[in-house]
Amino acid sequence: METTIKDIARICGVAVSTVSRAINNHPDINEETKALIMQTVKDYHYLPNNSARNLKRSESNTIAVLIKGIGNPFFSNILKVFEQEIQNKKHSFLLHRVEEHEDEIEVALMLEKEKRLKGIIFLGGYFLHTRESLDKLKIPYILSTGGVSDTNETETLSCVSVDDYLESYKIVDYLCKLGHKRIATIAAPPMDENIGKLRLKGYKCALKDNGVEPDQGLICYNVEDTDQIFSMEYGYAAAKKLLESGTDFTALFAISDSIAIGAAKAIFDSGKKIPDDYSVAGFDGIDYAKYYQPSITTIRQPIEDMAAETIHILFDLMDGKITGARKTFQGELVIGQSTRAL
Amino acid sequence: METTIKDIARICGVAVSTVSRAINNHPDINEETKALIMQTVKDYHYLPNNSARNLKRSESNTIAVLIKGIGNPFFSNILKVFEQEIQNKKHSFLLHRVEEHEDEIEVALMLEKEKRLKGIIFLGGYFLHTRESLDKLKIPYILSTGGVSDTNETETLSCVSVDDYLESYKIVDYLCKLGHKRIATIAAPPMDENIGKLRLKGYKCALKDNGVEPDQGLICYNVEDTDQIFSMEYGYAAAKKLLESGTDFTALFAISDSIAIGAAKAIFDSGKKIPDDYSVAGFDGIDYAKYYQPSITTIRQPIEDMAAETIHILFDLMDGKITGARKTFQGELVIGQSTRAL
DNA sequence: TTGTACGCGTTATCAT
DNA sequence: ATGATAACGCGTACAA
Repeated sequence: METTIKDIARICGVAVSTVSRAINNHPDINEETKALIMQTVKDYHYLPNNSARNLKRSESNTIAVLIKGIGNPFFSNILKVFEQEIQNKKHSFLLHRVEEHEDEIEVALMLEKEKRLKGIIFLGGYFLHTRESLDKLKIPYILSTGGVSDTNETETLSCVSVDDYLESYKIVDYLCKLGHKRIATIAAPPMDENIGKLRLKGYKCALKDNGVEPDQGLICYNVEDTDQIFSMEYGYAAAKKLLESGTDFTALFAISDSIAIGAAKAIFDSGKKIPDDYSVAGFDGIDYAKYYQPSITTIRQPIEDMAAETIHILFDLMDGKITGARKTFQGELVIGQSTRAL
Repeated sequence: METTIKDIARICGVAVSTVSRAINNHPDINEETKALIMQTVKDYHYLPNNSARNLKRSESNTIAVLIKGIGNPFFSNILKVFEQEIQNKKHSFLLHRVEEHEDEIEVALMLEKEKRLKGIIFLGGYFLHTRESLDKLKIPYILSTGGVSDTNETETLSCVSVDDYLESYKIVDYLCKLGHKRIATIAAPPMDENIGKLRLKGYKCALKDNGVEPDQGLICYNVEDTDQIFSMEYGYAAAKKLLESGTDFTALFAISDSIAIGAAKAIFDSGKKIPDDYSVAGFDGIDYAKYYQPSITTIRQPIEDMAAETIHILFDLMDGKITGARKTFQGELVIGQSTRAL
């Protein structure tokens, strides 16, 4: 049998309410009795039952992270920070994977009811939801590192991210300035209405602004295996197809580092060199891009800062200090060895 | 206000106990009333309150994963499987990071009490605990992919892993058979009494069996930044030091793929080539090793199978079907482009 | 300052 | 087959 609040009360010769007051830092309690109680709590290794607390409070102190694409290594560092920060704030951290085809709002609603969540963080996914759908969520939530498309430009939607369009523009513009005209891209499938779309838009605009008309033949994507977007496998397959098509190009912009690495491998396997034959650029700034040979030119997202800010905003939301916040971080163009001037 | 079991009872004109029976698949209940209730449950989107359930049952259906070294990409795929399997079995998944310096058993005991866990999975860490310490844990637990050192050869300790010693031996033996005599290794710091030690032992034995006496000067490790073992950074720093020391070697065995990739980058940065100047081998079989240029020769751990088996055993433990199980998987020597015959 | 008593939502026991 | 009710551990309004 586990120690309960009653045991502590009995041992100390006080009422349960007094023990409750002690462990919850209530003001009106005698310092001496409180000290006695706390000592007893320590001695007996007493820990309040979380379920009972949650039941009584009719809300838990659990924060759930709903993640689409858990395999993405870009997320693992983010999760690390989330977990750390949430733990620091004495809250519980619940990780829940959302299937690619599932509706994250539906899943969130389920969890909210079932677990009496205090807050939700959405990670990954497309997040195209109507205001009506979003309003069903009664608890604070925030969208982390998910590009928000124009369709849900609602003011109360909180999110933290880089400007996917702008950063994408930045790196493609860099490729253009290096003298590249035939720049291919490995993009997300057309059904992607979110990050993939924004990064593709940045690519197109950068080309236009540099006097190059986007060529549909240079925009690559796979239609199969769409649950593995942002993977090396995806990049490998797309690049291989591109190379075999014989299409002429001198540079390649992949919408993620993992895709870039997969594409690079395909290029090597075809007997070509980087950056001699093709320049390759990615997006995200994961460690593997830095240690790749050659290191991959990319846009580094300040994920630690972004994750910390996400938590910060979420707690402000939960504390009722704010009703919504949107924070955009600046990405950093990291020039690696995978790109060269023509 | 959320819908409760009372609401459903009132709406259906039955008692709460009947509703409870319906939603918990109890046998003695009329099919018609059950159908009516289940329909109402659906209509009102009713979900039982988890806290109340856990309180009543005095145990939750939560399985916690305690992980040391959450940044390790090798773990992210494992977590994915864990999360998936646990979700399939209608249980909750709680991820808890353990600091490098923390005692995982202490943390587990805390969580067990606080969350009334049903089971625990330990991932990473060294896991050198006495029987006495382990016996404090009253709930089923299992050690996943953690090499178990000789010190806790207790029969009831469940674990799933590859034989770190044997697999390590296997790949170093392969290097020897390629004709390498001067084989360096990037190992864990000496305080590591677990996986790092076992893999080092395999390295030494393989050398001896091939007529090569292990040379202390070829065993590299860092003493700073020990919370970043198994990282590319760790490998880069160690390899750099080795190269700058001028020590002669022709092959390098890193005890993880990430370390190998970091080391490879250091070799490239020093102007040398792989495998022309140095052969490089890793351990784990992560995707990044496969897509690296050159692809890294490694030991692939069948992590999906291992993770699935971990869950399987854990559920058997929880169901009382078994009292302990140890399963060792076979690793696969994956020959990449990073090694060559002398 | 401290104690008493109720209720949070659920499951299980005992009647009926 | 169904209903009434106690109990799970805790927090709190109210009383003392």
